[in-house]
Amino acid sequence: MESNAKTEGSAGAKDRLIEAGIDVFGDHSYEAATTRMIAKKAGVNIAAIPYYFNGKQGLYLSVVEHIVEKLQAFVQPTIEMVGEQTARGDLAPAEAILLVETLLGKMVDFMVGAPEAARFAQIVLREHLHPSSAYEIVYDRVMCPIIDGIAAMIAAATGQPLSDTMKMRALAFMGQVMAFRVARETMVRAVGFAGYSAEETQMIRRVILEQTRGAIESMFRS
Amino acid sequence: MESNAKTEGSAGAKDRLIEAGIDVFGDHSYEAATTRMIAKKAGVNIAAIPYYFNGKQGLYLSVVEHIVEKLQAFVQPTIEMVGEQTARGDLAPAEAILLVETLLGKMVDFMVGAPEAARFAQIVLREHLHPSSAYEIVYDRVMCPIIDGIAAMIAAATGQPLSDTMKMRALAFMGQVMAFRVARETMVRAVGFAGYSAEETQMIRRVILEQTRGAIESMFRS
DNA sequence: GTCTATAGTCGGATAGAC
DNA sequence: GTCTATCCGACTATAGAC
Repeated sequence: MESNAKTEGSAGAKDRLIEAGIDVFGDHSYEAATTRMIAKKAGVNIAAIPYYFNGKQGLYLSVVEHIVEKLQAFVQPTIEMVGEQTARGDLAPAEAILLVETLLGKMVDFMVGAPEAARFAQIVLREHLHPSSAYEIVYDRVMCPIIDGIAAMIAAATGQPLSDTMKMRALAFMGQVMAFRVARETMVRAVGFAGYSAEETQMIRRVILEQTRGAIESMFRS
Repeated sequence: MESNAKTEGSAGAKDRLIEAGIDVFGDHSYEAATTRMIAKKAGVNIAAIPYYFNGKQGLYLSVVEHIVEKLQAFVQPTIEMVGEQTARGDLAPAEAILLVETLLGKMVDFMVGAPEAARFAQIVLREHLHPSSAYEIVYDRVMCPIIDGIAAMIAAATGQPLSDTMKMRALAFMGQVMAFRVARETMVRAVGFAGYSAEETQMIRRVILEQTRGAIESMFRS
């Protein structure tokens, strides 16, 4: 909107600050991150932060919003597909299980496989452990839709009603994915992973989907 | 050892600093926590931190060691039982599944149910996301024994060899527990939990153990 | 719009009295 | 062992030149 691209190397001071913010707020906490670090990494003057974002906190909020938009864009199509299938009501268990696997598979691809994963995950996970005012955005636009989507699919797959228990099951399934993000260093040491290459991501994906399928299937066998 | 209990209110400045350190390093990050906050919460002079612990970092290391000792004391008996059963080699699948459930159940009790859980978990989880020199202690004395223990039990339960895949499965199972710690705020919003009462902990425990059992059983059905 | 300079606060650590 | 006083560096934010 208010772009100018005045000199040459400038690709937008605002955007550069947000990109740098993702890294610095991720590597340190909100409190420990300094505007100096961010400005330096962005190649921008410190005074640009109060100027564009009304200070450190404004920048942080913009960073979280930016991340949430990316995450939402990534899962939105699948969530919508799930919503449509659920609305129709004639969802066979086998299809429902496949949809759960699609959704969890996407989560694995993103949280473990995507190169941006580490950068985004640090901030999102911290926002879970220490909710700030930005947590609202994360919950409403990412966590809630995913949990509800998975819970609805589990309900459809097992023929049981959509209850709080289903949401708990959904969170537990998501926890399997989260573990590999949180405990990356543990995986590196325990099984000698180099840091989640394409093959390693594929192995993780297979393990998680197998276990999830087993868990769901056992629910309607009993 | 060098105790004196000089005046009256003093229950050991060192211990008070470690207790306060658990809270303050947990609520903020290592970087964002300040020695002033910790000293104030401990009711001790700031100068006591360099005096007893050689500065902020020394105190942090002592805090992590303290936490690891508590965690280790909590899981050690079960880990040893698992080790003995595995060594004997004549472990029936059903028994192995029960041992996995015992171990995971203990993790739920501690990470979700125990009052100290939140305090400890913040620091341990952060040490996973941002390994510092203290991570070594956490891995060697807590993570590695638990993962190896669960992996050995899954192997015994399914009759498959103990491989890296088994360790990945173990981590995924642990992730289910972790999810409820990390995403506590999400659970509060999504299913209206108040904050993990005894009944809520029990529900979580049931969901996780059911799903884990289902996942393991599906492994030797195929 | 982008910079320098600086104000005002707070960080960890130390010196030295008691 | 415990305190006060203090050093020195780093923090965010602002004022004002360009």
